[in-house]
Amino acid sequence: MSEQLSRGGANGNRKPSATIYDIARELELSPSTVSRALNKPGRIAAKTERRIRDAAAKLGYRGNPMARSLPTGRTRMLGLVVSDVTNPVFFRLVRGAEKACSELGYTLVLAESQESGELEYGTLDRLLPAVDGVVLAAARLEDDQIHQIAASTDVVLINRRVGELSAIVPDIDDGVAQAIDHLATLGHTSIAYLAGPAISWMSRERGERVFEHAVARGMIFVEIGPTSPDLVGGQSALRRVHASGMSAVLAYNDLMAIGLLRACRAEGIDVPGDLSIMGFDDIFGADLTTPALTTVRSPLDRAGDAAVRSLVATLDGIEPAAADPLPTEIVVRESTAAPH
Amino acid sequence: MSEQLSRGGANGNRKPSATIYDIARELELSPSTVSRALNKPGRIAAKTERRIRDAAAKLGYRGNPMARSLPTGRTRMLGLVVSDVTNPVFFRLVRGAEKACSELGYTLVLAESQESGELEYGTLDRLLPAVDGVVLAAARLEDDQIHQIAASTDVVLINRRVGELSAIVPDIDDGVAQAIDHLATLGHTSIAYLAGPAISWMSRERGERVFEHAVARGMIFVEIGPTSPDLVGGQSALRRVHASGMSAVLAYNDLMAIGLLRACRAEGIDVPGDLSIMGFDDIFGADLTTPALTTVRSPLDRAGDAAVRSLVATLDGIEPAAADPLPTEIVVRESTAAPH
DNA sequence: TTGTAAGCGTTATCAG
DNA sequence: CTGATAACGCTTACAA
Repeated sequence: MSEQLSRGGANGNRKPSATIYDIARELELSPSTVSRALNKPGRIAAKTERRIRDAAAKLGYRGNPMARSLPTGRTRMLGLVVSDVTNPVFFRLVRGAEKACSELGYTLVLAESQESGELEYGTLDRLLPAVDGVVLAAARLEDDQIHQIAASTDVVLINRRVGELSAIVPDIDDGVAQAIDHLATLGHTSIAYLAGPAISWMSRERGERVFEHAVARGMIFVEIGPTSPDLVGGQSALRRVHASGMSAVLAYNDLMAIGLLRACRAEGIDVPGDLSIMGFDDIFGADLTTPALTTVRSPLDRAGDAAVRSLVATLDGIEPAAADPLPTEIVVRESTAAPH
Repeated sequence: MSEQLSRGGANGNRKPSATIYDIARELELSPSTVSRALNKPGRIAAKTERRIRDAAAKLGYRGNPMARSLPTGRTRMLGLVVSDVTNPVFFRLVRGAEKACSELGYTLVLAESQESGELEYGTLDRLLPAVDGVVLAAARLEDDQIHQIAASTDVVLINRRVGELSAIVPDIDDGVAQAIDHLATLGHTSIAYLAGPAISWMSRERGERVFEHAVARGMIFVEIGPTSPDLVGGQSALRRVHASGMSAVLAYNDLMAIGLLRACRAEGIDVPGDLSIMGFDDIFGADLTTPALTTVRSPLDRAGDAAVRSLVATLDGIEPAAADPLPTEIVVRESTAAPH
């Protein structure tokens, strides 16, 4: 009997979990039969399969994902890369992706891409070799970096288009049309778009759509920014928004819109009396502000779900089904009103 | 030359990344030398090490985490299990854990434990064998289930104590003392605690602390609930809160407090005039409400960080350093005032 | 239907 | 300081 020496030197004395060898020995079968019985149901004598399954259950067999992934090259793990885990925009996205993964038998690994330089060493470097593919919701990565990632693993983008890479992009045109319509109907004739970071594809795209719809309506349009896509970005933009003389502003996202809202409050500017403010996304908290934020809702949860399903389909060698449109729509609350 | 057949049948024709064998061949060395050079720096001739590192860089060697984990039994992945990924309470927690993992060279896998039954098959079952340990912030799991998990992997709890398992629990006593003090100073003589789910250790703990401090102050105390720890839980509790006749209420968490706030607004109850409301945690959005929420801030980011560091220490066979106290404190905003 | 054996990329042990 | 060689747990031709 060889000494049972616990390798790894790590923690207490946990009994190593059962392997297919343990099952095989118990039943006097060969490991390969056990392996087959467990993951190719039906390709084996029904009775043998029963015995194997029973023994597996009895021994508490779990299966070692790492060992499995070595011969197959698949880990059944997917990465989700976001630029900032604390940004509420991503919550619904994460939820959608998580759920889809779970349903499809995959494990989701969440990573943050913060600064672009981090692509060299760090989280992403550790993540990439460990997953079968990644969903990228990282607005701050450069196109180059994305191509670089796509060179080593399968990729699905969210809220962004880069070359021919597959991407899930909600159809914002609808939502923007509704937004402009809403403002025009209220009587606004001028509008400002408060842009996010210059590198953000979605910020540019939203700006573009707003611009198109605004001029189609004969409205005055100006763009302000770029700014950081968060509360302080919105807050700091107030002076310029004010200086522009526009009666309504659409911010790149809700965080910025809320920041702007706060700044207005601090400065004694009445919203929506003096200024109508709208955001994008409808994040958690958008209905908690005073006034509650009117916004263009983005189906982030469905986007997360769709991205994962598309990725898994690709992994399985299936042409991903043409994604549904993922429409956006406005949610009218209290931060917009007729100008005076 | 054997046919280069792409295994896995998955995706396009990505070139398989370099292995230590490729490097060894290139340099006419043995794979073991390469392995040593790469992860035991110094234990090898400086010149050889140089050559190996250069070749590795040249070939774009990445290293295969799965292959590594097979002999070592360590995956350098940690799990973070939360009960609901969309609950804003967890954002700062996730951020703290993510950052610590990143710094320590680990990869964080996020999982949701939603219903307790899911422990049998599903996410957790897939997660556990793949990680070196887990951080559990899953208030809804039963003690039994946690013990079950702890039997197969290293565990650190957050905001909860179960047996002797290591746990990171902020010192709420301080925060609660401040909260009661604040209310007493304002002139409140009666207080309700709005409890979360009965299974939540933290909900009971907070209730207990509030109770103790309230009676110590000679205040009337009642407990209402249990309720679901979210907006609707708070909302639905209003009638009972109102019926209790208390002039102030402390909700188990901010989500519930905000729900209550909303319900008050809908019913025309003035906050803080008719009722003072406080929450716990200081989640994103707590300062966006009207009135802005007074709350007991919980250092969730530091808790996440501490949990990961403690876990990794245990994994490395080091006795985790006695954790700092992680004090809580109140953040006074607008939802509390003198009763009339 | 089942067994044999080779291999997946690393690390670790033991010689040289 | 470096090189064989044997694991690690599993999958998968190929044989029986």
